[in-house]
Amino acid sequence: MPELPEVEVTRRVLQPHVQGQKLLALRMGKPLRWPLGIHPEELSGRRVVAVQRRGKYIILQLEQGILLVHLGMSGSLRWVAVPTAADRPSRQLHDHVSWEFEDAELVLNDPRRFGAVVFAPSMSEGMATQLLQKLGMEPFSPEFTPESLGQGLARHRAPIKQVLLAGTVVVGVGNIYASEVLFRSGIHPFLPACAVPPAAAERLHRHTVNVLSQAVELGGSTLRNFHAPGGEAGAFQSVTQVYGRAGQPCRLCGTPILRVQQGQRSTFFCPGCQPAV
DNA sequence: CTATGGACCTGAATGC
DNA sequence: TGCATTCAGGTCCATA
Repeated sequence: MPELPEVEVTRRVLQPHVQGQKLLALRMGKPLRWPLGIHPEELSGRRVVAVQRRGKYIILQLEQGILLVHLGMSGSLRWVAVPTAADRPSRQLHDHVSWEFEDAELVLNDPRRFGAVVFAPSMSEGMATQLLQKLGMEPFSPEFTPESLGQGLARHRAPIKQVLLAGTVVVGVGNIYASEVLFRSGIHPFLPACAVPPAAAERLHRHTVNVLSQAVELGGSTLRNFHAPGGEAGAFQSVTQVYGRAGQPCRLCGTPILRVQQGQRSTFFCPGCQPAV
């Protein structure tokens, strides 16, 4: 599920609640992606000083150390106020991690358990380094330009769709937004990344930023599991041009939208608006 | 180095 | 109704 917009929406909603709060307890249930040697008792008492994001990771910056939280395919974070100790928040199926604060609780719910929580002494130590340093450019950062995108694409012969998904050039574009961005850029998903001409790379850059921004403003996409920490669903899924629209007419040219497989993932595109090279 | 397929896990939807 | 198959927002890892 969560691609960059969903993670960013989660971060924005969470930040004012969590920042400055003292962590009283961290509870971990069923193992997630990695059975990490987090020692919850060592973290209690530390305050959260910031809530950041890198790619699809939410970063809870503690007074000492950081926690990386990844939502995997089906994860979401829930912020639950706890009025009194007696009135405990209701547990739900697939709640696997919880952070208890003074008057509220943060809960990670993740049915498929592809998500992860990782502790590291800092951004550049331990497992966090390994996970973060291989990530591509942040799409909302100044380093992401038509030129730097073009240079990144030049290193890959794989189809542009798969290169976008891989996150080694630019992060945050997942399966929904990759199809949407390519449609808006008029680029065929099978075109080798290194064969994207400069003019197309410029459109790709512009629409990557535009689509992701619009999705953040709409609260992300809710296909099934995703909700912001307060329970709000996203609305981007109702404005997709191609994703999930196989067989339906293109909103621009009327050609039926195609669905194909690329690297075990579905890709949606309009053969009329995204002609083969 | 890049590219590719399998693995991880659960639930919902579809088909016979 | 029951059971098997397919699909779903990600990304790590082993293998070419």
